[in-house]
Amino acid sequence: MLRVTKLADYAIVMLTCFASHGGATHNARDVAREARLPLPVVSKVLKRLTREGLLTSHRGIRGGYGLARQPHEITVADIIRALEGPIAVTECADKVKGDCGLETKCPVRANWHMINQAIHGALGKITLAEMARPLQQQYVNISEPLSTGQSGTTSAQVL
Amino acid sequence: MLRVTKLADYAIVMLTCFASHGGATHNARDVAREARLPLPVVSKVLKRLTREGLLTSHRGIRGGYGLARQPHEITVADIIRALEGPIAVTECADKVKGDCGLETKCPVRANWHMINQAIHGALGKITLAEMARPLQQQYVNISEPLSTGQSGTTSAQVL
DNA sequence: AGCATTTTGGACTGATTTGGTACTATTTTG
DNA sequence: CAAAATAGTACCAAATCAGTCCAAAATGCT
Repeated sequence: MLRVTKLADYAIVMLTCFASHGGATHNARDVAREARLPLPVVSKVLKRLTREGLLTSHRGIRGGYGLARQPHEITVADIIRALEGPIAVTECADKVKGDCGLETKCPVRANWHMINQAIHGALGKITLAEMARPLQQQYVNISEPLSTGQSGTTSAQVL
Repeated sequence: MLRVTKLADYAIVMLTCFASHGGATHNARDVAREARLPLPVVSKVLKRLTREGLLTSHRGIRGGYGLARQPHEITVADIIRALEGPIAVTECADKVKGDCGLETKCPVRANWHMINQAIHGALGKITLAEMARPLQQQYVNISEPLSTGQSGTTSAQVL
């Protein structure tokens, strides 16, 4: 669990196709074929990504979709947020005003908020450009925050 | 989105109660009163936590629940996993054998797996002991891994 | 032995979310 | 004007989630 929805998953696969093709425009049918996903689903996701500003669209007989920004300017967090709304691990993590009955004295809430920020930060650091080229693995540095070295890069703990 | 279920949220609140009371045993009714949650829900969560090995239980008239391990030996990842199963951001992130039709040539899969590990690592680093004492905020250091300072502690980006 | 209390396990239900499809409009090109 | 493509929305089936309830087993106490 702690799942991302399938639609967000599809979105990342689809956007990866765009990124690996140098930002050319594709129509929904081509994307569906390349991503091997049913056309209605692809169409739905593309529409939503466009409305959220990650893609640009052109209608008409030669229309299609294209990336609105450079691949390295689109993060995984952007994509998830576009399809699922704000990233909030718990219900009270994104609310300013807590109304869970435990509001002020709930010691867990502040911690949740921080965990949420941590995850959000991790997802916001991975760009589409990095997702497009496989097995590029030096962009996340979450593990061992206070124990071992902090040499800045290339310390991602994979597997 | 990217939500944790309410049950897991409750579980953390409830376990925090145990931790802040020095590991004494409480029965379901007392936990419900302290956590201000309905008794059936509390009971359900306690049962599951026991079955997953995070709590020990004693039946009978003086029975109740107690932490199976020390608070600093129980992580948030443990708790989430107990209530929701393995932490997997996407469906293919925890499978060894992918059957999504894109298996081998899917470049996104490996990256998802790494993202998953990153989140898992973050949640596995926060213990119940740290959740119990509020606003202790130097245990996560996810943000700014390669940009600004990395002084080891107290660089968690809160808010 | 018997009783009150507590956990255990499962089933069950209503609500919400998700995945996916369909249909109708609107825009653009030729 | 016709064809092709996107835009928007509505819709439905399936899955998941939240919460409740009940009967059974275990335990301690008198």
